Amino acid sequence: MSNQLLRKHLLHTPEVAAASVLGSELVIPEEGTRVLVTEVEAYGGPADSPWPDPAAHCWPGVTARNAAMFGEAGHLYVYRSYGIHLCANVTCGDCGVGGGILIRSVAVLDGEDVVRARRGARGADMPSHQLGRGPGNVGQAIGVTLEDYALDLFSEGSRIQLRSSVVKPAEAIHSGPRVGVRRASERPWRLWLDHPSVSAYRRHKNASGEY
DNA sequence: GGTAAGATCAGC
DNA sequence: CTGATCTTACCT
Repeated sequence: MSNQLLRKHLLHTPEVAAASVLGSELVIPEEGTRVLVTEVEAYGGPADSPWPDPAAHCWPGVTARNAAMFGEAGHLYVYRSYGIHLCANVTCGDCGVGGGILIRSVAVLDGEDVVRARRGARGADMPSHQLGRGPGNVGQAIGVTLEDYALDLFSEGSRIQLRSSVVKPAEAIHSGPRVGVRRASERPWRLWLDHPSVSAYRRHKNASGEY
């Protein structure tokens, strides 16, 4: 798959977009780091959007926090989770249409020493496949900050870039309910590859399948 | 202007 | 299972 096709897929449904981001690579040229996206979750937009999704940050409509998700597809939406972690999404959908793909897990391909150093003392004796396991850990692994908010992942000048990767057999894609979401908890919008870096499924304690 | 819940992780 | 820690949305 080419970068051009990847960008095109980001304008289709959140599921198609998520399937395309899965298996692509995040690259930080200035560091020489490169990671493979092994787990993602698709998130849609508000009630009046083409893909209504009560579990999405877009659901309430445009706010200062989620503005990037309503902008051009292929940009980085960064948000603080539980007051502690920074998580990264690839925006999808046409301008004005909310949507994003949450990067839940990555496998480090290049620059593992840089990633380990960033993960601090814990990173030193951590198995490689755990360096980017779970959305909060992905944020730490790639060293994302709020300064990176809304950056264009397809611009050669961006600190962080998204690139399509090698062949990805369709049968290697698994899917199931999203982790830790209460609303629309039955929707199978979590996609992952068969790889040890993928996080464990945890159901929300008050999960409800409504909507 | 106050508050409850949340797309989480690590340590008991 | 729980604490850490903070932003957002939705009340009053």
